[in-house]
Amino acid sequence: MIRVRFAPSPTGYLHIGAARTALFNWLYARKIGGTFLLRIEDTDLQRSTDESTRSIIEGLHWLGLDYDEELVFQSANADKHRAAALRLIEAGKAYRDFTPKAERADANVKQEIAERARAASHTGTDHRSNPFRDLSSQESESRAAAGEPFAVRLKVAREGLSSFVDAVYGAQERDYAEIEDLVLLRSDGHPLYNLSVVCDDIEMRITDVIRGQDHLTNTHKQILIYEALNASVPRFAHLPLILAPGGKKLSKRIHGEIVSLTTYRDAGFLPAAVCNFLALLGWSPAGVQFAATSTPGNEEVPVDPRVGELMSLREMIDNFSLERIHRNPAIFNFDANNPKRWTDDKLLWMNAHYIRTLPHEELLPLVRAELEASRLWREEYAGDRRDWFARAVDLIRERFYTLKDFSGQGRAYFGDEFEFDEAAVKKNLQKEPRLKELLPVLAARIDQTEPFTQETCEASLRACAEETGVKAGLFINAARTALTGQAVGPSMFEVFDLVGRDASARRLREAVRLI
RNA sequence: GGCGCUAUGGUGUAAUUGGUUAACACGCUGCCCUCUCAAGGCAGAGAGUACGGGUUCGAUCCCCGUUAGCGCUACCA
Repeated sequence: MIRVRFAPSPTGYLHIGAARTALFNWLYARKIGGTFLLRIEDTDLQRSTDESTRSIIEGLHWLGLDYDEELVFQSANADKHRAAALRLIEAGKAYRDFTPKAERADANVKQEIAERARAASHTGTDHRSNPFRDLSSQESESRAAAGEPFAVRLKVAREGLSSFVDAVYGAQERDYAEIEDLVLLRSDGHPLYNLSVVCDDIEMRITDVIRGQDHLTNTHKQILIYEALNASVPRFAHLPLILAPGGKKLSKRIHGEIVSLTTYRDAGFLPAAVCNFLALLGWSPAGVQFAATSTPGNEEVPVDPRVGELMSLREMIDNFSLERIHRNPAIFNFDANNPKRWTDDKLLWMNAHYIRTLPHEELLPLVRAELEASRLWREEYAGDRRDWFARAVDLIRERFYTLKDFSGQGRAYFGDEFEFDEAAVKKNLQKEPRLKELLPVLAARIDQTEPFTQETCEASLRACAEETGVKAGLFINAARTALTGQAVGPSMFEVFDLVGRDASARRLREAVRLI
């Protein structure tokens, strides 16, 4: 039985990279009928927040990634982790380190580490030079009993090689000389990350660890802990990281909201689109396109009924495999200075595609939620005007990118309170002063149109244009702005039909004041 | 500093595991459609696969080096 887990630390919001890790774990579990677990790694009590935990759970729920079994909080297992460390001391596989704790300035830890390493290589000190490593157990115990504070470190063998086969990155090796006697337990008794993950993964009977590539080199340390604990080592699969444009690190601190999953939810993205996009960052389904011909002159033959990039969660599950995850980091492309490109182009396109192609039963509830949030929803859209509502959504969704557009650009379809786009007013209304007189004429015409359909509206408008000696286009464009506030939109006669006779005529008359 | 990972158009990815005019999607340009804007259709531009060496009849693919980016290197996770 395959068991995988997603184990985020609850600091800040859910990062899109983390969301992708969750997705891959979930896809893998669902693909092979395994179990997908969620564990909150709140070992660092200073930085962990309940709010963050909530946003992680909400985020996964929003994406549709349901987890099996009980949610696990790592902090709840701290006692077990401590006990494991103590057991290792007794077994002689770990030792007490009485060296006083060195304070580190949080700001530039990385530099400090590098400098420390540089100094160590100059003086020739190696990773096994800790004076407490070979302290007799009697002395170690008596000092501990006397109340002297100590950290617990794993006793890494002096010679040897750690190795494992990563499902994505292949064979990995690391000389023990590169690995220090890592701290398992802090002197204040708190278990550290490497110990905690291993203990929890053992306890949760995790068989496959799928996580970000940033954990690749530390995996060797964790394997050492598994071995010391006499536990079987799980399979590992590391995922390439997601980087910012220019190949730089994509960080919460520098890039802000753009990396937060909630940003996309709040901006009107569909979970299906986000999942689809994320899945394609670092993975691609087999047979995504036509195979090259084997011999020149042969006809192009599709290998497979073409599997496109557009996939539902179901299709992603069916096509998923660890083998097709690749190793190079993906760049999440966006331009912070360009509002039209505030996030990745392809994600934007994909979201628009989903909006315009999703079946009604899936899209309509989402539009309803958006309208409710903007106070544009009316109960009759679910009752008497059900068909009208579906028709309206169908008509306008064609050119929308996010759900927000239904309450933004699409506002005029659901109520009389809407904004006029300045450029549209200028271009379609003010440019032709005669419209001041012409619009009421058209309005009168619309009032008398019976029955009120696309066809009759078109006939009325064209007749009106002919009689007044202007081009139909002038009326059409003016009407678009008068009725919707926009310069762009669906075919105008359908808009008349949808907005209805009374509102159409009224808006045409009211638009006169804008000229 | 040490160790590790990665490198295919602007971006995401293909390339039957050494034989293709290096393919697809997004984006970009133009045309068609047209009442506008999209969508859709059609046609293009854009990489000779980071660079330099090998191995081979033949390298995107195998090996070595260089460069760049990233990761790890903590009593952070």
